Amino acid sequence: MARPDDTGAKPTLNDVARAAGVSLATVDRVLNARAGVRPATIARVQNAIAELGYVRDTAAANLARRRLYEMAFLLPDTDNEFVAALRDAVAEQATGASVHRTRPTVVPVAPFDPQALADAVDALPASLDGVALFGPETPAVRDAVRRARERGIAVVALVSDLPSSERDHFVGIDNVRAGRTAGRLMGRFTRRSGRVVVLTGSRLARDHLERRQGFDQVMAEYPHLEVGASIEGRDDANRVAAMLARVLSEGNDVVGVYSSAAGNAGLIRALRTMPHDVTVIAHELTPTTRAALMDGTFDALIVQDAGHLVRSAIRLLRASADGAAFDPGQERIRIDIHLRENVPLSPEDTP
Amino acid sequence: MARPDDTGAKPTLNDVARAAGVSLATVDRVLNARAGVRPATIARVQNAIAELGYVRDTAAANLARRRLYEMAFLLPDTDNEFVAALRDAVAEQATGASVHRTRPTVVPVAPFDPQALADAVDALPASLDGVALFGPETPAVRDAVRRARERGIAVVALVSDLPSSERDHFVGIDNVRAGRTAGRLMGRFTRRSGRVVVLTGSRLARDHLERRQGFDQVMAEYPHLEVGASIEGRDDANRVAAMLARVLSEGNDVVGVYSSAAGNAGLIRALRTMPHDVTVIAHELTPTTRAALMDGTFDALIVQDAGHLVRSAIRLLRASADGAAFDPGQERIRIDIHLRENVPLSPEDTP
DNA sequence: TTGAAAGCGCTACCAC
DNA sequence: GTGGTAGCGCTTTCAA
Repeated sequence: MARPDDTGAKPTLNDVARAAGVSLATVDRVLNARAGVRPATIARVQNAIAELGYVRDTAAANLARRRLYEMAFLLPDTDNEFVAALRDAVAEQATGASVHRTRPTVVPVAPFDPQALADAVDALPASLDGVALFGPETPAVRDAVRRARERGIAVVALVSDLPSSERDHFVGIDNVRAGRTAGRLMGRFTRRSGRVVVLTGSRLARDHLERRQGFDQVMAEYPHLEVGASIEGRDDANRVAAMLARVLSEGNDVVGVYSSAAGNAGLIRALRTMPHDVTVIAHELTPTTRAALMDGTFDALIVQDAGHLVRSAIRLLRASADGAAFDPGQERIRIDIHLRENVPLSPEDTP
Repeated sequence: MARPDDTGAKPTLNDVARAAGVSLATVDRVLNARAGVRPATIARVQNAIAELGYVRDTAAANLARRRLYEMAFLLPDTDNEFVAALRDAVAEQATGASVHRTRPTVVPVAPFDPQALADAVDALPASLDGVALFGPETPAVRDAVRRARERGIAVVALVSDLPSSERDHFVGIDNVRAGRTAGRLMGRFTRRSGRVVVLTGSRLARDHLERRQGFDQVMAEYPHLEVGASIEGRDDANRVAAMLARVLSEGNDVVGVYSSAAGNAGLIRALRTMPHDVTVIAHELTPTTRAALMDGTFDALIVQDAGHLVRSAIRLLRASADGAAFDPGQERIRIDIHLRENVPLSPEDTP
């Protein structure tokens, strides 16, 4: 739909005011949906806006308003390295807050505790522009999300979706596809037949379940590989090491390990005691997984870039707060595959 | 280094003027390095700027200046699908030019013709803020780049670096590592021993040479695979199909094909006549390669995201024009590996 | 060589 | 309900 005035100078609020035969102040009122304007006037102004193809200059508006976008990242309070990478990415974006007029802060929330998450959401000040949530969805969380949005706070789900909540966006990967990707690499990388061990964090976490599901879909195409029940490591390195040692000692036929969660330090420890021909696929790029990839302990990493996640969340929260559009192509989080050959050289997490 | 006034309101030009005991206009003069200010005054102002930790509000400056960033993308005038994806990405960014105050345009340049590229650079109007170049580096190009920068035009090299030119940035991937990545996938995906065929575009293109070099480094680790001389397809599907048909007919021992350039349509045609157990690794995500990946003709794609390349080039050109900082983590172009399982679902190039 | 003042496009306050 | 008007932080005439 070509506007009649694509010809050059884009229309300003002044143009709209003139066209509608009202004052600047009135145009501003209808533009910002403020009360106290007669319906007839509203219509006149909206007509003019449509006619002229007016689009508001956010930079000028933010300048006049001295606007500062305040947003909170509710992240589980664990020592999980991936979460640490998210925290670092938030901190990095907070630097130069004045430049972007955006101040993101991290709010730690008790991990694996939906009620704590819901409470944290309710405790958010209404002055906040947006919030990014990383946690499991329960009815309590869903209701808290609804209340937050009613208070005018934009909400995005981070890493793990809240599908039945009315969040504005989901920022993260499709975990079924991530699991499928891991499965494909496992199927093509392994040469011998035998057992494949799957490590998960918690059977309750939606993202872990989805990864397992996708992994199994693809593994079904490789009859030479037999996948056992998930080992629930709870992201705890010691627990992972102990449970895995037991499984590995049960026989010499383990040819692959799919580590779909955290706790990789324990996995690495257990593998040191093994003959080295086990194909290992893990998730996320952290100092631990990166070192394991580089020294050949791990064969591939399935990664969602923490910096990208955080930047995308911020852009989407800002767009939601402004009621503005966004670039879907830019906000699509990719499922990255990292081999030793293509892992980023100096990532944020190894300074 | 913590500034004394991290405490809240960031200093404005007015604060600087007051601190230096001069007028706003004078501060503006030294800030923008305009002539006609006494050295002593300059020093006073710069002191005040440093003291206060002043950082200019680009948004306000652009508003006052009614600034529009104009930038050109000099792209080879071919029907290469990857270049088409770049063109599309530029067009997409041009939409909403008024919102970003940035208008990128594509300037087609005769392909494989360094002199044409150099001439195109020289023909750029000095009013331009920046230019992104995709092409081979020769002395003529290098000199043209220098002249452009002397005329105040920021320059980034796109996809293929211009290492000995004084370009402001390189936006693209490390092609040696990209080749290594392809090599690793080839080595781990193939099961039988035999020959591996390498398809290249031109032996002159720096990026293709580097890919081949990286590929060979890794292939040396796989003694069961024997790599022959590159087939120079010149990105021409018919030529590729013909040359490849000849090679494939020479024996039944071809187990892999590494297509390091364009012309994949020809490769696909040639493969249709073959028994299907050839591992194929190609570059870039286009409608052709995507279809081949999805139907199993190709096994993996090594990709640099066109949207990311273009957005990054624009951000860097804008930063160079403003003399502003940028986020290195955001501008690092990743070497993406796409399998059928993790290829983006609805990319820009298949609408 | 320096300063005063009028804007850029928009918001917000205060009158009428 | 509606309109004037003084800014937001910066740039840019035009005078002095």
